[in-house]
Amino acid sequence: MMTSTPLDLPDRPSLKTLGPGRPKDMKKHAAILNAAKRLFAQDSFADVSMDRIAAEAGVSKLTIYSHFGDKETLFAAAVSAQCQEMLPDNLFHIRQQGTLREQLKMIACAFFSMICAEQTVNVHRIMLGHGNIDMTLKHIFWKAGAERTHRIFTKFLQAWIDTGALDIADVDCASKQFFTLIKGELHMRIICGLCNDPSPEEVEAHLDAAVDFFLRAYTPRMPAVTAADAPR
Amino acid sequence: MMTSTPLDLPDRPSLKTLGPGRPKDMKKHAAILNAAKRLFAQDSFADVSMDRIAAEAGVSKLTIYSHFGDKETLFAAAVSAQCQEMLPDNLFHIRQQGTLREQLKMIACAFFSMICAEQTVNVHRIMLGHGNIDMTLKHIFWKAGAERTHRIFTKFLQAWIDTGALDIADVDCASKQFFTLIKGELHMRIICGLCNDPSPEEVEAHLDAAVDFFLRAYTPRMPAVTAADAPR
DNA sequence: GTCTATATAGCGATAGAC
DNA sequence: GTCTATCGCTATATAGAC
Repeated sequence: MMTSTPLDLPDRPSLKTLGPGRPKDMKKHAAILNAAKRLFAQDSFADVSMDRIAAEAGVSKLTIYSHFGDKETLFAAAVSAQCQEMLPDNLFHIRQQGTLREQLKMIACAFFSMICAEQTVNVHRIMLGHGNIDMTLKHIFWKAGAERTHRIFTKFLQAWIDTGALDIADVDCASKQFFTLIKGELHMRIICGLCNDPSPEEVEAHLDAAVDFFLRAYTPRMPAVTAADAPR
Repeated sequence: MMTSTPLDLPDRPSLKTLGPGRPKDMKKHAAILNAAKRLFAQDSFADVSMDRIAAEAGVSKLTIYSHFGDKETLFAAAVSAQCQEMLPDNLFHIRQQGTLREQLKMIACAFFSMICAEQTVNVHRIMLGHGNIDMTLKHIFWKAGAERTHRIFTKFLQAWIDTGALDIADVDCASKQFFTLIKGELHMRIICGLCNDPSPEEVEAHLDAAVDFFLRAYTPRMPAVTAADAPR
């Protein structure tokens, strides 16, 4: 089941209007996709019926089949769309001022609130849960999330290493460790559904501890630079 | 669905033989439970039919209903049994000799191979995926895994702190950070199914990096003790 | 292209013989 | 207590009218 879905991504409805016959209603296309995104995120693949999606989208079931072919294709399109929305491009376009610690804290906050957002948690559940998710989808998920974040953050770290404020031999490794720490046990509990709504104080303490930990490990033993050396 | 399953845990088949009538065949009971464990771990709740379990266990479907009542109860019993087997009690009964770094490395290795074992990964998938898993099961999972590990490790850390070899203010926090690091991005990729079989070299490098990181952060700036001060 | 109505199949759970 | 055979339900996917 669901192992050889030909995934046309990203979904390009506009191309279909070039085919013969009456053009399809793109509002209905979007309505179906949105309904599918909501429902598949909420429940699992098996627990969402095409009837529910049709009712949610306000169209008939056959319209869905006309637009998407079958259930697995619709699922792939919906999950893929969710992945694209998962990480806003400007996650790291924060104001680059303040000390290293302050900047790390800001990144930590932005990243943590992003991965705890309901739709992000749901995408995680889809990827982690079983059911034979198409490998293509998993790679889309990974590239959209972890890989992109990691790529940007390594540049950030390298800039600080160049100033001497950080003593890191393996930047890739340190980047992964940072985000691993930011997620931490708290994110695991949230993903598990064991902690639906952590208090702001708990989150604050968790993030501070992670940033502290990171800095303790990677700050030179004899600090040679001050915050004034920050890369602009 | 599956929210109010009365979970009788741990499963005590022996008690049922005390009831009136012919005693149930405990070999069949075990066969059913084993089949359910295997299949539910492999596929998701919805994708496993009672017919498959019956065929796998070599009994008829009604025998399953006779023993377990319904599908959800069987699922709960199977997952609960998996959780109990997840963490061997002697995970930390390692030879307490060697330097702090060597001991941490041994713990890291044991923990990592445990959480990467196939059945542990499958239990994670069950817990993290959606589908309305009974809260009772999630708590069993958490207590059997993270909580037990954490409790033991904090004692280990405290012993080293007392010798002065570690400079840790918040032991609970440090313990969580340690296991978070040991899991790391690699475990996430494994859980996701993006990395089914990491090379020993990759695992080795990952664990070494995690232990190094931990020690860099929590070793006193002016190391005042030697390995000879190790708690016995 | 979109709708209502339906074909086909598989599921969980049960009835009745032994 | 265990089996074979079956009920009742719901799902995906399709046929034919408009």
